[in-house]
Amino acid sequence: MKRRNTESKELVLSILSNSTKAMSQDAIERKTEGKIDRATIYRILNRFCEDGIAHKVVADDGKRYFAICVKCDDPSNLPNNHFHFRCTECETIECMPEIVKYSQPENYTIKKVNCVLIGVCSECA
Amino acid sequence: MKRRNTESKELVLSILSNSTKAMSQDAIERKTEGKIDRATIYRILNRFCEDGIAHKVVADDGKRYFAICVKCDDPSNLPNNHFHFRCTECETIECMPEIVKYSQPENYTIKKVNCVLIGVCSECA
DNA sequence: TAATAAATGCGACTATGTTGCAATAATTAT
DNA sequence: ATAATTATTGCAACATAGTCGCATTTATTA
Ligand SMILES: [Mn+2]
Ligand SMILES: [Mn+2]
Ligand SMILES: [Zn+2]
Ligand SMILES: [Zn+2]
Repeated sequence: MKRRNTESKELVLSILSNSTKAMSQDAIERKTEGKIDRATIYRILNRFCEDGIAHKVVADDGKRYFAICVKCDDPSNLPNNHFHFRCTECETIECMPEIVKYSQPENYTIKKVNCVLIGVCSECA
Repeated sequence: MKRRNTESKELVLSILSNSTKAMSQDAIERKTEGKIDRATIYRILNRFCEDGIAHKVVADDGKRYFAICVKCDDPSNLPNNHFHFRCTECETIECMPEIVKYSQPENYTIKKVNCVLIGVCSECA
């Protein structure tokens, strides 16, 4: 399945690229002013994740947030291996620079990480 | 609102207490063999969390998992301050002993932690 | 035993996310 | 340039998770 370049894909990509925060489907939909269908946005985002262009965090509100990968391809780190922060004031999610550290539990294989810290961000403080 | 002792509450509590894993509402419902209504189970679980009897983790599947608090009342730790592990083989969530460590980001207040490591557990290895 | 109000069951509802399918459009081959 | 191929889209339907209002039940207290 070779990927194609479409308007929708480019639009979602630019919205995500111009955001300093991770975004949920509905936030993206609002930005597109209804130009793209819900299901299509999800499909585009999931494709971005498959292709390693973006990554996904599930926050403690149960929603999926997507962000462009910056250092995700660093082979020394597992995918998603950095902390995320959810501000309960401005309801945004951001990627934190800090890498999640943990001791490898005996006989466990760890393939992915999904870590969110919740609180109030510096802007809302 | 003083809490009352009811059969349903005791049943959910014993199911949760006898489980070595964190449990979702639907897993608990299966254990009760339909004796308790969906909404009631959620209400009981949420009350447990309010009362500090249990704690809740949101896994990367977007579902809420509940577990009896063991060291949750340790004042040195934020609520939920330990890692959780989701095994993609047996589809279970467990509380890990390890505490999540992170450096306090400048001007951020952190109130809660929701950290899940995903992979294959020792039993499924 | 009666009064009070917490807890329950049921149904309706919201929200998030996925999928099937026919139509559209980007790519590739002719 | 045109036609063939097939990835992508829009739409509707569906699935699942979780919440809420309200009448009824039931634990607690008076
Ligand atoms: Mn991130
Ligand atoms: Mn736990
Ligand atoms: Zn904020
Ligand atoms: Zn397992």
